[in-house]
Amino acid sequence: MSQIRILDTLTNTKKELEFSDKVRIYLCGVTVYDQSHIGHARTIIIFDTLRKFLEANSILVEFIQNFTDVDDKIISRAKEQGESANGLSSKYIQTYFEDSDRLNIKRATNYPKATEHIEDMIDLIQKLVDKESAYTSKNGVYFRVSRFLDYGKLSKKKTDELESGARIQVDESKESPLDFALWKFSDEQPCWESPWGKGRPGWHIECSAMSIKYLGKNFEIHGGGRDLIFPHHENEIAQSESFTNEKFVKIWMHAGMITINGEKMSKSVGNVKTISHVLDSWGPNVARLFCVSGHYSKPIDYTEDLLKENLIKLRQIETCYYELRLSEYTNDSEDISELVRDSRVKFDAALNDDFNTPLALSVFFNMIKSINSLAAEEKITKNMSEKVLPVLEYMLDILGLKIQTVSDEEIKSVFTLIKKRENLREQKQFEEADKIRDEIASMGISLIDHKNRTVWMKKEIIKAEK
RNA sequence: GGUGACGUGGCAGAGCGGUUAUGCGUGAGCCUGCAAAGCUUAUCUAAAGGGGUUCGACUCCCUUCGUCACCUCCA
Repeated sequence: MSQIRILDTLTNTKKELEFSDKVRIYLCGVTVYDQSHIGHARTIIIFDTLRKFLEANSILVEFIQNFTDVDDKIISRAKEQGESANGLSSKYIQTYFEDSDRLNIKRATNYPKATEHIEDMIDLIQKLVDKESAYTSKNGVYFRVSRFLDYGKLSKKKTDELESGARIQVDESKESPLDFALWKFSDEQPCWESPWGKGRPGWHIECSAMSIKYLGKNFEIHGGGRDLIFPHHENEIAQSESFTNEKFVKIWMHAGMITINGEKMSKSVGNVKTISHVLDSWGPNVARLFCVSGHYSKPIDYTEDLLKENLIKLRQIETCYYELRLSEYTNDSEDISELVRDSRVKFDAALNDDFNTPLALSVFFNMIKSINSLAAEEKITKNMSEKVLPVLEYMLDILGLKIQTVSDEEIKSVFTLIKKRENLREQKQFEEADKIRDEIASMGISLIDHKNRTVWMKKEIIKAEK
């Protein structure tokens, strides 16, 4: 496999993905105080697709995604609902997995939770205190930003500008408004004992602690949404590099936001489309196609029209797949080896070059078009399908698309029914024939009448389609 | 105000210093008993405005305008 290059936010250049035995990826997960939305889904889908691409090319991947299950939002939401913080976060972790499974996301190697790594965080904070990179105030333990000279290198911010433009209400107990909490004192549950007093961890420290624990001091890819660049990832760098005295990660990869009417989708704006909502109306395949239809680093606008467009594409894929699967002819009229080889090469090349999914998709759909065009002329042979299917399945697998499958039993009964219908059609008993077509349709199967032969396919049922 | 990204045909969206991106949409047609799906073909001959560099720029440089994100929690 040739070189993979990815745009690194830190250096703002495309960097070659270098690794020894495996590629280690840490993805900042969600704060579990509510249902996840399609914006979360896009980020996860991007990294899941990247992972599938690497694995399909025999590269080992260790994929870690955390859950932030201790946080002020969780606590206040739990209070509102008269529930424990733990109860609330467990509930949303569960719905997260339900969404993720429906989206055909491969489970991460590990999903560490903040609450299960308090000790690791305390150790890390202690080291930072020892090194004078952190200090205790009356409210908690804070990171001393002035001790980390590279602060701002990821988000391209200068500390003096940050300070002057600070919108944060000033906490007089902090040495500098830029200093951020590593540990917040609190007696309220959930809280933990620490050398400095009872409390709970700040948001940023968990990702440093858990990524270092699971992936080491210097791993290949750290990902997340663009909105995490500052302050979250900036702070992670400050903590981790102060702790290890080493460069933290090799590549920072950030996913663009999903917007609605050009405006960022977020809980605070209140224009959220939840994953389950999108899945209920459009299904996982359309959702995934939609999420990779633009370059990962750019925003995508969520519109019905775009979803619909991707539904049409899904139908083309389904047709292509079933035409290949049900091929019967044996005498090849054309050689498609070149097409198949070329498609595979270009598909990979697009993904190798900064994970250009829209370009890869155009290659993918070109191949589909060519096959469907042969299918329309009834030129698909068994031999062709043997050549195309592995490549098609390779691409489907990477894109995380799952075409509806049928059992052998279903295949048998469909064949019998189709035969019956063909006889009736020959005898021009169309009403009877249509009844059989309806019967087949009730099994979720559509027929495609070619000149000489009827092909069929099982289509995904999409609610939004009328 | 600061920082970053970006502005491509009706819409979505890539690449590239000189050759059709691609898809959707739209028009026409093919196939069909009908339908659905699919296919064929046509259509749009696009680059925010203004300068430059160049034999040649959508692609490089400058500039004006505009959009978005981040600068507080956020994927």
